[in-house]
Amino acid sequence: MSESDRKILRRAGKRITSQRSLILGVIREGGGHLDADEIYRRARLQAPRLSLSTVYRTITALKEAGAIEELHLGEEHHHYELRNAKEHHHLICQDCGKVIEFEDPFGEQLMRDLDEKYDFEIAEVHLDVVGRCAECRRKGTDADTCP
Amino acid sequence: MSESDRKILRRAGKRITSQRSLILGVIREGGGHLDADEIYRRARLQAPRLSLSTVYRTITALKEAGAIEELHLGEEHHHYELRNAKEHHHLICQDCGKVIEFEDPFGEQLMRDLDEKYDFEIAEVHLDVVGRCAECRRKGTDADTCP
DNA sequence: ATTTCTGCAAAAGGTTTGCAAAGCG
DNA sequence: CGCTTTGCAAACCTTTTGCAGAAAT
Repeated sequence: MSESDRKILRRAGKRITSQRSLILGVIREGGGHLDADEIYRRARLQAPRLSLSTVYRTITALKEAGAIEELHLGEEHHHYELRNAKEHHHLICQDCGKVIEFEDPFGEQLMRDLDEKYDFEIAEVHLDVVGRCAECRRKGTDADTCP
Repeated sequence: MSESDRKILRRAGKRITSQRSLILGVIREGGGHLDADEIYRRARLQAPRLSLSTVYRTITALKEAGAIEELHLGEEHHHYELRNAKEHHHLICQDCGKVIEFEDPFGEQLMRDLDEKYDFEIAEVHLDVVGRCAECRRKGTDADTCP
């Protein structure tokens, strides 16, 4: 766990434990697209006695500390990603499940528009685009014809 | 249940039942921001013997038929809205929970951009903006100062 | 030493499923 | 009539919680 990670936890009044280091590391390695159970499974390779409730409690702690962010990408479980890189959004392939990140091309413009039109103060923008990635597009065109 | 509603179900090979009419009606009246349990509660006012599993199964059927869409607005449960009006997105007030719909100002442009850059074929765009609505903005400025 | 955190097991949601009876086409 | 759908209850899965012991500050 890096020094900056430590600071984040400490600032939030959380203690630094081996489990938290481990879990944060797994989330970092996971590229941001793991759900709780997958985090659990990977972390347990290094700490077999780790419990799933600790994973959940750690996720909560990390969210509170502002270290990670909870995503609601697909239809199912929640996924978690490190919250530090610049704001970005997600392209989700509906065939293979791959997630591509892209930066927001319209953020500024959008904020101005919405503020002007609705007098709405923007805190977060979640832009998720579902479709077919280049690869799957090439592979199967059948998805188009069979609803 | 309107004739077009019937068509939607029939085209998907689903039968028309009183429960489905009722539930679709509730979802329509609900303005699109009810979760399964709230749909259940409202529908039961008119059909007390209705079961919750029927609500879930009907939601599944309606989704398959393309009549409704599942939203993942807040952090919690799923919400359902009729899927017919033109594509729109959501402004969600983090203070009062109000949901404002707005139309997509950048859809065309975005699709062109993403296609060009990632060779990604877009099916759906989910744009959810979280922030503070005009009303709450006026009421409390405290939310800014107390993290 | 004090307070927080962990592991375990049990509980608590929300959602799904098996089955016999009822209902649609 | 044949096949789908319903209601009920039980099962399922993910997430949360209570508690005693372990670990961090």
